[in-house]
Amino acid sequence: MKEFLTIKEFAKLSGIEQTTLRYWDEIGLFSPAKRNPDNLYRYYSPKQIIAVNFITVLSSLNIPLKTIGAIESDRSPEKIMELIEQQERRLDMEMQRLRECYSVMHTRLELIRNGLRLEKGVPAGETQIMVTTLEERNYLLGPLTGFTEGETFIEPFMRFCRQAKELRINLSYPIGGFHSDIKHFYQSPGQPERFFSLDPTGNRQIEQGRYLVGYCRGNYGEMGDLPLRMAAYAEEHSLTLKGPVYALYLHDEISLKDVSKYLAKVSIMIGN
Amino acid sequence: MKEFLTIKEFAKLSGIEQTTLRYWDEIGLFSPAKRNPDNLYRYYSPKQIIAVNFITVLSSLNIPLKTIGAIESDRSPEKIMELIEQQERRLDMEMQRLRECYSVMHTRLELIRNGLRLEKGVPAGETQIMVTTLEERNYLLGPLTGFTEGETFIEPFMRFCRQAKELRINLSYPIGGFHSDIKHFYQSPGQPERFFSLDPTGNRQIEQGRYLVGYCRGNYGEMGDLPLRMAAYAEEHSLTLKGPVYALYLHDEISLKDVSKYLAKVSIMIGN
DNA sequence: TTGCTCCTCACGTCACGTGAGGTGGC
DNA sequence: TTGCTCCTCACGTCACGTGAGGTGGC
Repeated sequence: MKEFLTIKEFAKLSGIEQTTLRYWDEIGLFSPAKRNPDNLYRYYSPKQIIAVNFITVLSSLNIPLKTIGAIESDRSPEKIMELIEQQERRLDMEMQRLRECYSVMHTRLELIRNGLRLEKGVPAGETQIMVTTLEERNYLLGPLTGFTEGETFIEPFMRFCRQAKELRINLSYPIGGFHSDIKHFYQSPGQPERFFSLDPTGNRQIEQGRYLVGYCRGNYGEMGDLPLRMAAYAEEHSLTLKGPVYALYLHDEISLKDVSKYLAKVSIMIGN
Repeated sequence: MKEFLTIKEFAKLSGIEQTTLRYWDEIGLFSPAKRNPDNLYRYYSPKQIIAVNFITVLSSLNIPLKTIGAIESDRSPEKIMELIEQQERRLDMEMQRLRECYSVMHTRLELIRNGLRLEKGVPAGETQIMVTTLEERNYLLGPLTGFTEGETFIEPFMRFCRQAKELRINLSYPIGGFHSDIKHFYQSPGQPERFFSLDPTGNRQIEQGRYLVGYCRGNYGEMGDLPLRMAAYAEEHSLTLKGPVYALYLHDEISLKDVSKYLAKVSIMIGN
């Protein structure tokens, strides 16, 4: 075993890239045991593998090199413990964030897939109506939209977005329109009383059960004759409808550029 | 509601920082609806909140802006589905990595705390011996170290580090020395037959049970008179020792700068 | 002499944040 | 006139990776 190794040799033994070793040297985190003053060649001692280990272990825990460098010269079990515990708390938050990403992805994927399954049944401008069973599903209900005469959906939606931050509503989940009963939906289908977020950690539930479900294409709030046709369908099949109306967009600006092709799904529970 | 908003107004309504809006404009991801050709002021339309939503939702899933920009002009449910599914796989890997970080942190913290509890009992150069119960614990066993005459621990350790990558051993876990029986430990306490990693997903186990445990301070492989004193203790208390010997460092280069103060813990099971 | 190793800049990455210095609108 | 808003550079962040261009050792 040689007393000194070139950067190439030390890189191979330690598994650290030459560029990384040079960078660590540059920022003063870890320098070679010796340097040739003439050509500035770096020479490392095999023992330095221990110092490298200190850096790589902490760095693998996502601790910034600056912090590692700061604690290096006077480490102690107590300080390292505190550092790791602090890092653990950061990690907890990061994990929480990733789990929420995951949840958003699943919710979005489910709606998009649902929409693709119906795709051919709902050409642009057309509607489709059916009776189906919906599973239980959580959501978060927002405040009253306060739609006023002549407002397009944009203004109430922006109000909702601003309030969402204070209410801790994650806007990455699909946002739907909520009508407290079917009369309100029939009267102003494009102007829900509230918005809701399809957040699976929400405190409210869409009950499991049989629902009258209508699909239609169009921009937000453009339901066309869907309410009329749903009413007709219900009458024809002698369906009693109860509870709130949920209007969700399976395909929205996330999956489509053309606003006129957004795919809405309106659900109302069927009474006994 | 105005037809056009200044950047300040739009930033407030959308919740996106002005600097971010300028950056998105600069990289061609999202530009204002209109610009004043004289002073280059940016003017946004309230409707653009929908385009912003497309970006923030995907960006919140850690999808790079470049990718978002590339898919923007011809989104489709199928493409977005594929993008999200791909992102989901990346997320899975990231979560796996974070879970491993977590596991490394816990293992490290446990050893450091164990060491701190004994601190005062083991001054530099001294040893301490006791009988205690150890919990079951998993580990990964490495290949034979192949210590040769006159080698310090450094060379075999470096061989182990290099092999670790191929063997998929995570070197961030604490690494210990393994002797297949007590005779080997008595003969060459500083030269274990193998190294092991205290990886909780490892396929081997330190059995739960009563152990003779010795602590001492010093650099890797410097056990001093610990083997002799452990042998004497065992004889004095009529203890039968069996199975492999595990030498772990509770305080090592991670928590101490001074190599002569590393704190070793040697454990051997007590037979019936 | 030739090929290999080593060196030092300098620039790129990613999504902005932070001034500096200057202009336009009420 | 004054304060506010908007603009465009330019530089910093973090931990390197990637050349370019030049030198030293066998």
